[in-house]
Amino acid sequence: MRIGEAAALADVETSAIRFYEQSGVLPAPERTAAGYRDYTDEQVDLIRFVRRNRSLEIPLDDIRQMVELRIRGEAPCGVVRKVMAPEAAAIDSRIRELQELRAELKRLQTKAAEITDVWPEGPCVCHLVEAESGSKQED
Amino acid sequence: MRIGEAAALADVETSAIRFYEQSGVLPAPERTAAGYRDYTDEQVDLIRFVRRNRSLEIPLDDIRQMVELRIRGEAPCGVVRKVMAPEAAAIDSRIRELQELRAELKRLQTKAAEITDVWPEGPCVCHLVEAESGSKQED
DNA sequence: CTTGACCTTCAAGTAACTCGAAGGTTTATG
DNA sequence: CATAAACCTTCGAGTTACTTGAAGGTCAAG
Repeated sequence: MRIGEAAALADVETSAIRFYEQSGVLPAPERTAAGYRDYTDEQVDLIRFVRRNRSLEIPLDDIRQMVELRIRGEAPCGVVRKVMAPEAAAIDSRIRELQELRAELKRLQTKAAEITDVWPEGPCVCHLVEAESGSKQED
Repeated sequence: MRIGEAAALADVETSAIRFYEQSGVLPAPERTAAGYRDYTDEQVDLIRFVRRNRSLEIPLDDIRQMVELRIRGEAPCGVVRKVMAPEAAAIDSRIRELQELRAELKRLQTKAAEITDVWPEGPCVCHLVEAESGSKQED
């Protein structure tokens, strides 16, 4: 199949696929007589594999190593363990971070709603952010 | 105070402060005789304001507008509301995304632990990712 | 008076893509 | 068969939010 279909199946943009290939994360596929990239189902799986890892915010450099090993059929345990553990920790802390942000946002929204309630045209959300930003030295 | 202290207080890197100034998000501070940037406490608050907004993943372009209004003391309600509402939605969906990722990661880690349990030197985490990536057409 | 920590500017690099230009191919339709 | 729309190609540049490095100025301590 051509790149458009592959992209649709793997849920990435065609430009991203070309970028992955160009940066050595994905192997170059066969080409049709006309020079179009021609992907097999397996290769679509590989693209999906990359996309899935990316959605875990694993850097392309790490994914490249995993893809290489996966293609060679070698046991990637070592690399994957080395790569996976720190990534896991990183993602966990990232999530904790974002959860705090969500809590903060919730507070902001609540306050904003209250204020909008009291002064429909009145003093604004910006003061909330200022308050948040100014008052939390111990952040 | 000089940029180093300001950066420490606002919990950002000095290079980021210079970058914010250069890209028009922060106003240029006074300079000492020697040409060093000289920040007041208020300006540190402003830096903290920016950092705080950034930590909510609000783009600098939006922050710039809020900062401008904040400095002029104008009622930023319109802008802030326009900026805040979509940002809030974006952050919410980003968090939902990441929570899914966390769930996925948890599953991966659990499986990885199980496998490592059974074969301490054995087949690896990579197959998990492959399994995850290959089996979820309906993702 | 020199060492080291801090500051300056400017240019270039980074990640992970996206976008646009200029052009070739394939497919559907009249 | 013509031709227009939709798809593909490469290449280079742009994006965001910074960081890093080079080359050099300044200031406090020993």
